Amino acid sequence: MSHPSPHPASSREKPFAPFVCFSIYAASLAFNRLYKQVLDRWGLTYPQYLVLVALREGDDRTVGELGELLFLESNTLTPLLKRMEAAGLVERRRDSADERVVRVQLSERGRTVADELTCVPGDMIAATGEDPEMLAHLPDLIASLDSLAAKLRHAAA
Amino acid sequence: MSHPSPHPASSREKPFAPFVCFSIYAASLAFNRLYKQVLDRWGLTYPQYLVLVALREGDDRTVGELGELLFLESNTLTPLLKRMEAAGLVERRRDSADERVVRVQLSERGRTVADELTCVPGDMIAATGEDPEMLAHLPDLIASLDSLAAKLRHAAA
DNA sequence: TGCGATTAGATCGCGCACGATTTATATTCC
DNA sequence: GGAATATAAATCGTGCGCGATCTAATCGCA
Repeated sequence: MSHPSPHPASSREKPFAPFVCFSIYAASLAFNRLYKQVLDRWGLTYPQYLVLVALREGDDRTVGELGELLFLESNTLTPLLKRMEAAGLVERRRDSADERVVRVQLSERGRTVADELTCVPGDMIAATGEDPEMLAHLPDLIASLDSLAAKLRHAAA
Repeated sequence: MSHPSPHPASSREKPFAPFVCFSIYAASLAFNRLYKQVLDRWGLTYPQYLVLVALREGDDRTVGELGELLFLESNTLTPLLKRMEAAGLVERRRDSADERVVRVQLSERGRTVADELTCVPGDMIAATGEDPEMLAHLPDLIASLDSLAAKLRHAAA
C-alpha cells in the first residue's frame, strides 16, 4: 500500500464527524426534504414559504428588503418571485416614486395561503416527534447558529 | 385596513427569529458563500470538497457509499462525479464483481489536491476570527445539529 | 442643467438537490 | 434454467443559489 491511512478506522465511516459546516449542510438538506413533503400540499418550495411568511408579517416589501431578510440577492429572488406571481401568490409592481424598485404584495390567494401556513411549524415539530429536551435547547441552538452565520457573512464580505 | 397585524412591530424586521429551520438555512448559505471563496483556489465546489475529503479518509468508495456519507442520491452524485472526473480529480469504473456498482477513486492529481485541502478547515476558522468561546461550543452545536438532522431524516422517511 | 457615479432589479450560465423514471445487472425462487 | 423481483446507477425536468454582467432609473455635484 503506497498510501496507508494515518487515521483510525472510524474515519473511513465518519470522515465528517468534526466538521460543523457538514452538520449544518446535512441538517439543511434534511430540513429541506421534510419541508418538501409538508409544503407539497400548497405546491410551495421552502424559500417560497419564507417569502410568504415574510409578507404575512409585513406586506408590500421591496425585492431588496426581502433579500436582506432571507440573505438572498436579486438574481435568486427575481425568478423565484416571478414563479410565485405566475402561481397567483404575489403581485409585483414598480414603485411609482422610484421606478427602480419593485414592490411585492400578497395577492388575495397569497394571503389565504399565508394564513394557512401558520400550522406548518407545528406540523414540522409534530413530524419530528417533539422531543421536549430538544425543544428546550432550540433557543440556544438558534443563537449559536445566528452568531456563527453572522461571523461567516462578515468574513465573506 | 382589512388585515391589521397581530404581531409586534419587530416581527416585520425579524419575521424568522424563532425558526431553527431558517437559522440552519441561513447558516448553510453563509458557509457555502465563504467556502466558495476558499475553494475557488482549486476550482472546487463545497460538495466536491466533501467528496475529496471522504476519499482521502477512505479511497475507492462506491457511489452508494458516498451517498450515505454525504446524504445524497445518485441523481445528485452521478453528474457531480462526472464533473470531477472531467477535472481529473477522480476515476470512475464499474466493479468487475458487480457491474451495477461504480467505484470512485482519487486520481494522482486528486490525491495531491485532497492532501492540500487539509489546510481548509484552519483557513475557515481563521477567516471567521477563531473566537475561542465559540470554538469551545462547537462540539455541542454539532451534536445538537446531528441529532436534529437524524430526527428529520427519520420523519421524512 | 447635465453628466458621471450609484443603486435596484433583471439576465445569463453553471452547479447542485431532488422527485420520478429508466436501464442494466444480480438475486431469488420455483 | 428462467421468469419475477430487487438493486445500483444513470437520466430527465424543475427550482434554487450565486458570480458576473447588463439595463434603467436616480443621485450628486460642479
